[in-house]
Amino acid sequence: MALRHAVLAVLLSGEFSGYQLAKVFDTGVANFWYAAPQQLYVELAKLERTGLVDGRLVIQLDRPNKRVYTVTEAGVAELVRFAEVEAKPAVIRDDLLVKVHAVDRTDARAVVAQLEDRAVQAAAKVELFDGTLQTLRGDLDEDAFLATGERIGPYLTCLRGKRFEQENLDWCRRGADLIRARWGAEMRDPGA
Amino acid sequence: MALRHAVLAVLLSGEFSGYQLAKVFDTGVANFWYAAPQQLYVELAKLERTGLVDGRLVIQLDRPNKRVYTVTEAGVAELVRFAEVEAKPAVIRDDLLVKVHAVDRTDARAVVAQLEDRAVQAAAKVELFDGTLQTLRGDLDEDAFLATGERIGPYLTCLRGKRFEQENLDWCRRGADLIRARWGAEMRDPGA
DNA sequence: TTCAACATGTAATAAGTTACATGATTCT
DNA sequence: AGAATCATGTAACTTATTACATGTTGAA
Repeated sequence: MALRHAVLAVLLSGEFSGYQLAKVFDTGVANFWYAAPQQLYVELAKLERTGLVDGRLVIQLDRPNKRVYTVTEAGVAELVRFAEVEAKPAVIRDDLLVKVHAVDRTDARAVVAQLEDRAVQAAAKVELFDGTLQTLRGDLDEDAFLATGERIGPYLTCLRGKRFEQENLDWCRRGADLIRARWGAEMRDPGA
Repeated sequence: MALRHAVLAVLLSGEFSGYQLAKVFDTGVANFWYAAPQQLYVELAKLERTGLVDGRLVIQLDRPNKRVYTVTEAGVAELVRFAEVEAKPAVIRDDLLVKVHAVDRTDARAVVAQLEDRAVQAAAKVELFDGTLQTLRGDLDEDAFLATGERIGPYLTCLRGKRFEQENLDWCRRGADLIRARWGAEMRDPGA
C-alpha cells in the first residue's frame, strides 16, 4: 500500500540503516506496519532516488560498513501530504484467526498449540513495548510526557501496540483453554 | 497470502454468493482478513476449479440470479492441512497509525479529524459485533454457549474483533484529545 | 573454525489493488 | 427516469513474498 510513508515516519526518529530499520519493523512497527527486510532495502533505494531521504555511508571498524538514511525536507513534505489525504481502512491478515474460525471442523490440538505460541510471543511484545514506553518518557510520568514531551507520535503508537498485544495475550489464553475444554477427549485420544 | 483459507473458513457457516461473501468480509471478517470484493470473485472461481468448493446457480425471481458456494470434502481437508502448518505472524498495515507516528512533524489537525472518523467507525463495529455475538449464542449466556454451542470458532473470532474495535475506539479518542491539547493554538490559528 | 550477528541486495513468483465494464431488479 | 442494491466479472498495474546470493566481523 504505502510502505514509503511508514519508512519515512520511522526515519523521523533518527538515522537508520536498512538492517536497523528491518529490526525496528520486525519488533515495534510491525504492530501497525508489517514489512519484510527485503522490502526495506528496495524501498530505501527508491526513496533515495526520488529525493525523499538522504543516504550516507558509515564506515565501521568493528563491523561491516553500512548506509544510513535521514528524511529530507521533501520527505517531510510528502508525509504532510500523506497526513492530509483520507486514511484507508486498516488491513489485517491473520492466519491464526482464520484457523480459530474454522476450529470446529479441523484440528483442535494444532490450533491450541499455535494459540499458546502466539500467547508467548504476545507476552514478549507487551514487555518490549513497556520498555520502549519507559525509555521514551524518561523521568516523566505518562501524563506529563504526553503533555510536554517532544514527540508524542511514537509514544501513542507504542501504547496502541502494547494494548493490542495485551488483548492478544488474553484472547489466545482464553481461546486455548476453551478449545481444550471442549476437545479434551480427542486431544488425549487422537483421531477419536 | 492465503485468502483461500479465509474464504473456506467463512463458507463453513453456510452457502454464500460472491456478493454476500464480500459483505461478510467487509464487516465481520475484515477484523482478521481484509479482502476487496473483486478478489473474492477471482478466488471463488479458482476454488471451484480446484474442487475445494461447489458452486450452484440460484435462480431468483425478485433479483438477479446468483451463484452460491459450499465447501467440499476436499475443501475441509485443505483447512485441516492449513490448521496444522505453523501460522505466519499477523500482517497489519494501518495508514492511520503511520500518520499518528509522524504527527509531531505533519498536520495535527488532519490527524485529529481522521482519529475522530475512525472512532466513529470503531464504535459502529463494536455494536455490530455485539449483535453478532448475541445471534450466535442465542438463548445461552456466553460461558454456556462456549461450553456447549455447536461452533465456537466464529464466536471466538468475533469476540476478538469486538475487543479490538473497543480498544481502537478508546485509543482514537484519547489520541485525538491529547493531540488537540498540544496543538490547540495551531488548530485555532492555522499555519501558526 | 563454525556460529551468530551485521550488512545488502536481486529475481521470480504470488498476491493484492484500482480502474474498467456490464447488467438485473426494486424503490422512489 | 434515476438511484440504490444486487450481482459478477476482467485487465492493468502495483506490491509483497519467497528464494537465492554474497560478503564482513566478532565471539565461542
